[in-house]
Amino acid sequence: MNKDPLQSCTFAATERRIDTTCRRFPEFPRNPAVLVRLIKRIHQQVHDAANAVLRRYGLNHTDYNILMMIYGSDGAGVSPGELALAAGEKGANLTRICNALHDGGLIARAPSAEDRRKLALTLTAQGIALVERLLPDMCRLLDAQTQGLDATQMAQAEALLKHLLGNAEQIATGPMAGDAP
Amino acid sequence: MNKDPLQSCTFAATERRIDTTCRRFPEFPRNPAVLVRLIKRIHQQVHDAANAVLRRYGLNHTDYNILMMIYGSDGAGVSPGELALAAGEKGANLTRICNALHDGGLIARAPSAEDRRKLALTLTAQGIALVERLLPDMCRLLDAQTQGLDATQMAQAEALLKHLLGNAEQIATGPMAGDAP
DNA sequence: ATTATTTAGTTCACAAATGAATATTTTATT
DNA sequence: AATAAAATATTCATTTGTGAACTAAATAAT
Repeated sequence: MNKDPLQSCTFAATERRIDTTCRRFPEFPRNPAVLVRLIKRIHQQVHDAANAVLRRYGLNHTDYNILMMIYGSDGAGVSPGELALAAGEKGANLTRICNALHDGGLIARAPSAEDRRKLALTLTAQGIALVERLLPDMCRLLDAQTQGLDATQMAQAEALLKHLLGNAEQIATGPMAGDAP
Repeated sequence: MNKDPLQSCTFAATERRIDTTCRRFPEFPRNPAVLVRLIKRIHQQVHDAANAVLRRYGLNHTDYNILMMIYGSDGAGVSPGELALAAGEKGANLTRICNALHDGGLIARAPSAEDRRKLALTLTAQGIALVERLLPDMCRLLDAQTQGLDATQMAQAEALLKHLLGNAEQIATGPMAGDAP
């Protein structure tokens, strides 16, 4: 019956550990560390919850993300590369997932007309039907996950997270990205 | 030379797909979906960047998280269960990771005195040395990942993310958590 | 006390994800 | 036009992560 999710979460212990770390190693940046750990924890919980829901439909969260990316692309189909980028998966993993979705009759692969290196992935009728059958459940889940945030907070969160993503992508292509002898 | 990380990110395509989805399936909640996908993308990028840095030290991001949890716990040691919760990993995975860290001479395991079911994990001298050797690099990374956010924004982000985590944890223990016949 | 229930950790079989190497096609360079 | 470079997707070996079944210890219930 805890009505205040702000206080009920299990993050306090982690926060204490970060504070202790700051005392042992003063340069350790508390706030960035807190944000990164929050992101990780939320991601894990969201992933688990989605898996629990989607299992009923024979899918997992990754499958769902891929299907939804295709569902959200008008007509012409999406290439594995675009999907990998959009879904935050590596190419090799995408091949595996798409193999499974294809074997399950949910997606179709066609070689792309303009660029024969690319594939155009589309949903089959069966794929569309499955997506629209599970979407009500997933909508409920998404709403529950963001319950208690008003429009302003939602917009704030979106802006802040986009900033973080921008930073992260800059790092990935920037000077910190490996390669010191 | 893109000075505005807000606009340089590759998220626009995903956002367009979400909008398309909303047109095809009007109940689909745009803002929650955006937030969840942002979280996933950020997590993935953060994870990759950390892995790139930590590889030089023979570790990966998960190992690092575990070591840091122990590093941040005053003295008495942490149990695998606490770590699993704090690090967002499942128990089975923790056993494997701790085996590796133990084999590498970085952590020590001792049966807990009060409760003989529990283990108390501590860092060895070697583990502490490694942590303090890699921390400067990781501090730089954390700062880069949150660059451009002032204290207010950082606090806002923290509050909003804690809210989301609270929601997610409530779902995990709540009515949506599986088990319909 | 004795028996159940819960909690902590591990094991094991399997699923999911990754890095590195490869084949093929496109684009740039000469 | 011929060749070099970059991009797309796949394969394969390995690492990383998970659910379910299991053991042992603590706690609750009878």
